[in-house]
Amino acid sequence: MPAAVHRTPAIRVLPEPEGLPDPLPEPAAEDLRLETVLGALSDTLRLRIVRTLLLEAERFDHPCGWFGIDRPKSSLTHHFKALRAAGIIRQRQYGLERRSHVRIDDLDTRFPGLLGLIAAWEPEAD
Amino acid sequence: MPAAVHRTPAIRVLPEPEGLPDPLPEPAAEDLRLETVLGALSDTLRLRIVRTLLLEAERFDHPCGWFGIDRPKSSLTHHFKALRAAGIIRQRQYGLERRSHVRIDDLDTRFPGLLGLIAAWEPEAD
DNA sequence: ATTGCTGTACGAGTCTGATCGTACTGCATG
DNA sequence: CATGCAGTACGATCAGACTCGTACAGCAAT
Repeated sequence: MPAAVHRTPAIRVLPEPEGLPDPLPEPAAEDLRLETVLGALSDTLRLRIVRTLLLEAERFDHPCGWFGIDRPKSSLTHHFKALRAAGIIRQRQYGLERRSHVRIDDLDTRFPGLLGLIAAWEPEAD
Repeated sequence: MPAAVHRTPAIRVLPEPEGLPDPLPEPAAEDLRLETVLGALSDTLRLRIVRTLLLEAERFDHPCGWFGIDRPKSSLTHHFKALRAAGIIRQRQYGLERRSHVRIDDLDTRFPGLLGLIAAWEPEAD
């Protein structure tokens, strides 16, 4: 079998519509650090969030409550903030809710292959 | 510019010569967990070790002292153990010294694209 | 304005991991 | 066998992160 070619799977970058609320503060694409990104992804909960965003986000952003995660709200805030600080997700405020999506283009440019790893990840069987 | 194709760079897997000492205890290839591997790589010192092994290991294994790392020995033991426990490196005892190399084939099979990220990583400028 | 909802801020408790000194093991060589 | 060297084991210390309760801010709709 020839060596596999690694491409990010069928994830396409939607052009960002105009007139969106400004994103919350986030690191610039050129400031993303591999060690920081990997650290943020070394948690199964966060890995699950990002993978879900990648695989089921055929539309656009999703609010925090959209993921069926059985944790207190303050814990979710903590993890979404960690993902945003690492530069993995972008968050925007839409009235009440704060919606998130993966910074696909930035990550694919700086760390080609990374998103494919996340998309292919399978959570521990329980 | 077309989307880049992500392949592990010019790293070839040398067939393991016969008659080597047994590897130290390590997780089996099918037990490797992405979150554990990413966690082990979220440290710049360990990232540097793995990258150095990948890029300059045209020969075979390297002893711990071969990396020019200015840290006490007990710290190095700690990090090499973490890398081995995560399944990233394999270690063998050769008389006095314990030599390490990256488990290239296992990692490339389970997590295609990961080694390319490490090889392309640039340590923080200092 | 009052109620309800999404999510934040802050702080405490807890846990894991990084760092490193010291003492030790195990092998090799004279 | 005595010395020297590579690396380990153990333990102490410290910093950072995860978890979560509680109180709060901000928007929306009645």
